[in-house]
Amino acid sequence: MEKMASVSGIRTLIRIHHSLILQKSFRHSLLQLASTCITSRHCSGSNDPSLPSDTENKSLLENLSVLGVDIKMARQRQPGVLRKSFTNEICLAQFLQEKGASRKVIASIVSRYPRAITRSLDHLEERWQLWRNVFNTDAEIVSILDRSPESFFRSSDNDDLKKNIAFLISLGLNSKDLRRLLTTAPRTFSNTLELNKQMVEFLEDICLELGGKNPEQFATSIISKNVYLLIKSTKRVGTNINNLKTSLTLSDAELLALLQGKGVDILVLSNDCLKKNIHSLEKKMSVLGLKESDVKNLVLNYPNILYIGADTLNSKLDCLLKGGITIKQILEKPKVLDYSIQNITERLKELQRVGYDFEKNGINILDSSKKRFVAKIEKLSGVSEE
DNA sequence: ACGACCGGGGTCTGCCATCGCG
DNA sequence: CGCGATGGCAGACCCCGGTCGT
Repeated sequence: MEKMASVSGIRTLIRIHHSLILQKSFRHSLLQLASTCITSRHCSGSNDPSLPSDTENKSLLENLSVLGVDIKMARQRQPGVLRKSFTNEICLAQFLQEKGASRKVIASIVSRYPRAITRSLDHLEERWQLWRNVFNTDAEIVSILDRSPESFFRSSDNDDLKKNIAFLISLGLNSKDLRRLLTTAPRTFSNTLELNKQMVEFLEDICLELGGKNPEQFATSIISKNVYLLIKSTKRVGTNINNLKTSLTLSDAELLALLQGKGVDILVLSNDCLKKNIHSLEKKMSVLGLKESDVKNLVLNYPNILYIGADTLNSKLDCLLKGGITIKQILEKPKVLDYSIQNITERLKELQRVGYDFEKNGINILDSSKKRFVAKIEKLSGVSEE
């Protein structure tokens, strides 16, 4: 608190004493900042305004280099920022440092999203506070900025962010949902309110078209089930829904049930990818001698199968079939396809070692946690060895 | 005590294209 | 024209354990 007060005090001071002398003392304290890990109290505005606008700002470059910023990367990403006369890099660095970001993290953030240094302290503080309404600690926010600086800095519109959060809450998303949304898909919060609204309305319309009775609840529920929805385009989601419907000849009711259940996950796949996966699944099933209705039932029971890339799915199926499991068993318990090829391979080997009879015991053993699986194997090998 | 059933949890950015504005 | 803001895209699963019926 006191720190913040003193910072803005110094900003005022700087505005009053905007002189050449300050340039020098600022440079000095910036170097000090680097060596003593930020004790400086200066907010910038200290770069030479008389520079021609088509060349890079030398004093800015020096500041950035002292902060450990990868200038080459910054230049490649947002060259215009390096030509600006007035920037806020010291202010930003200090701000982030106070929030617990390390020097390395700060440098990485600015390197990857240079425009961050154009935000004012007031703006930063307000935006941070808005994010803090969703998170419990500064550390969580720092870790997201480190992961995805763009999500925090790309938009300069705090009012829109405020309205956006209010909008998400108004949908009935609880604080846990919001946290998951912001943690996993931080870009949701730098979307414009308008864009998020569009997606929500789009989902509600889909629900109504399919004969659903509660569009609001539908939208909220599938958004909370798949936090990536809001960072995808309505075009992508819509095309996927249409492709599912036509290629599997689903009725409205079937499609609605699919979307409300496990089917949400596949909506965010790229259009080509989903198309490819559907096609490849159909082909593989036909090679294995199955009917179209089998494919449809398989997808309805286990939509995630379409999330698995064509090559992976084919080798996974082959791996199971080679391991002595029938396609009929797989159709009955498709969840075994959830597990990695490596996992499946290892388990098949273990099961073969203890002489596990899939025909007698089924294949559910493959769909269990590692702990349970190991316990089971131990029991089985204990029995067979004694 | 056991296993089938079922739902939930982690995870996801960095780049490019376009538009409007000064 | 150059820049800031913003939309959109590619990539392409895996694993765990509570609970309930037997």
